Amino acid sequence: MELATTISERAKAASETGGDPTPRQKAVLDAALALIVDPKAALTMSSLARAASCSKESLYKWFGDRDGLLTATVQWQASKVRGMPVRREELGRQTLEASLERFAADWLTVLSGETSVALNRLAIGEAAGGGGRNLGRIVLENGPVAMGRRLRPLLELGREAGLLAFDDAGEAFRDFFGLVVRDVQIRLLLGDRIDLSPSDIRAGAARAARQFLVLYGAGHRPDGPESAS
Amino acid sequence: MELATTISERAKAASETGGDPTPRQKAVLDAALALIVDPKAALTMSSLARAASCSKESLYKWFGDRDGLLTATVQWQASKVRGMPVRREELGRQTLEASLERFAADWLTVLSGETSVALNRLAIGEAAGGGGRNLGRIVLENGPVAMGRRLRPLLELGREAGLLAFDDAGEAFRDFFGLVVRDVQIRLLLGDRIDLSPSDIRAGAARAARQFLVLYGAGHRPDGPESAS
DNA sequence: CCGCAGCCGTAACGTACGGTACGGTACTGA
DNA sequence: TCAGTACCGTACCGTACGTTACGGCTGCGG
Repeated sequence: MELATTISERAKAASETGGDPTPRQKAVLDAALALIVDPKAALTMSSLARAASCSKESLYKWFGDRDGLLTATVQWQASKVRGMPVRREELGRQTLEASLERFAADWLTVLSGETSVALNRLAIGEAAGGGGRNLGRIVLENGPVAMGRRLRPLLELGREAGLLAFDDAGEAFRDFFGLVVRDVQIRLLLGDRIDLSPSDIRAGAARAARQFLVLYGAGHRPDGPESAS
Repeated sequence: MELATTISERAKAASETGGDPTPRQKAVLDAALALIVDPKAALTMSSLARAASCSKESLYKWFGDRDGLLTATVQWQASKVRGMPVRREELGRQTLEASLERFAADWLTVLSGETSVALNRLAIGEAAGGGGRNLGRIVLENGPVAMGRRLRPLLELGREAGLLAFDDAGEAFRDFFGLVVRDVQIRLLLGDRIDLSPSDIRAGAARAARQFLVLYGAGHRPDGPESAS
């Protein structure tokens, strides 16, 4: 009973933070991100308190426990990445391909950033310890799922305009995911050194968009539909 | 000086294990795999000694230190997965697609196995701590890189037979990677529950093979080459 | 039979880290 | 002036874990 009460209180504290982080708390979360990204620094409560010039007592008051801190950090980072919706310009095949390409380029840029790599590593490490962790779910929600939600309107517009042909938008998005990300993310997570210059990102995004249109473009080849028998 | 000597001795011990693991050591490594896979058990030297009914002293004698143990475990698992080369049957478009599909299905099966997920999580967690870790490199070498090496002959054969058209086999393989894996691996690593029944694997493999042939098939659409621009 | 090498089981040590407690300080409102 | 609040800095506690050390058991060559 007493234990349950404690957990409940901690959850309340954590959710309270999720509601609106104080500027001071934002600074602390930025310091936490810096520690997570730094390869030769580990994110411990003591190191964070030292780096952010705050007391551990405040950390526990604000975030409940270490898990609440990590959750708040991931959500804080996610809140900084959001935005950049697809503009609803009139859609031709050129603008559709350009939109897909820009989307893929933005995605690859975020994905290959050291912050994204570090947070994904952290969430994966947490997911290793079986219990009911939510870090992985949060990263998942703000990673692939959010990307899917943002791409879907563009796909739907393309289909309404007769430029794309697909039954399930989710399946189409997952194919786009594969064409864009390929083995880049897993290699980065495993520590492979990849340069990925801006020109590489542009080239990869253009290739992915072109391939996606080959697979899903409706008017691309007017000599007849696939008719896979 | 003394420190360097110690590290050297440990490296020697670890490499000695890499050379030929004793049957007893193989059993220990299997126990280590079981512990890694078990979500509610952590792989500590004590728990492994208890699970494998051996002394910690023996663990340190055989594997040097914890890192050597993890390395030996990953290599042991990798040695169990190898094999299954592509058969060099006469290649038609049907057999090529069937080979690609079988390859993709095998790959998805291994990839979604709990052992693969657990080992990838372990290596990613180790890669988080910056230093010169080699676990990530080993997993990378026995994962995507090994798959690429095994798929490359099939792609080359397809090209020689006039069935495939590509310049860089590596690029073609990475596209195949994306089409096969899509977001499955990252979702599994982040703890998302995915059923992935055998029929799902078959369907996904068939889809990936078909899409790959759409992108890279040479004789698939005889009404003219791509001639981009 | 003796010594010894290999191994098991367990105790012990040092350290790192999550979490808590306490004193000290600055600010606010009565 | 004084209580209250929020916070910093630090010392402290309990535990987990990597690593080492030691006692006891078995099998084998001399």
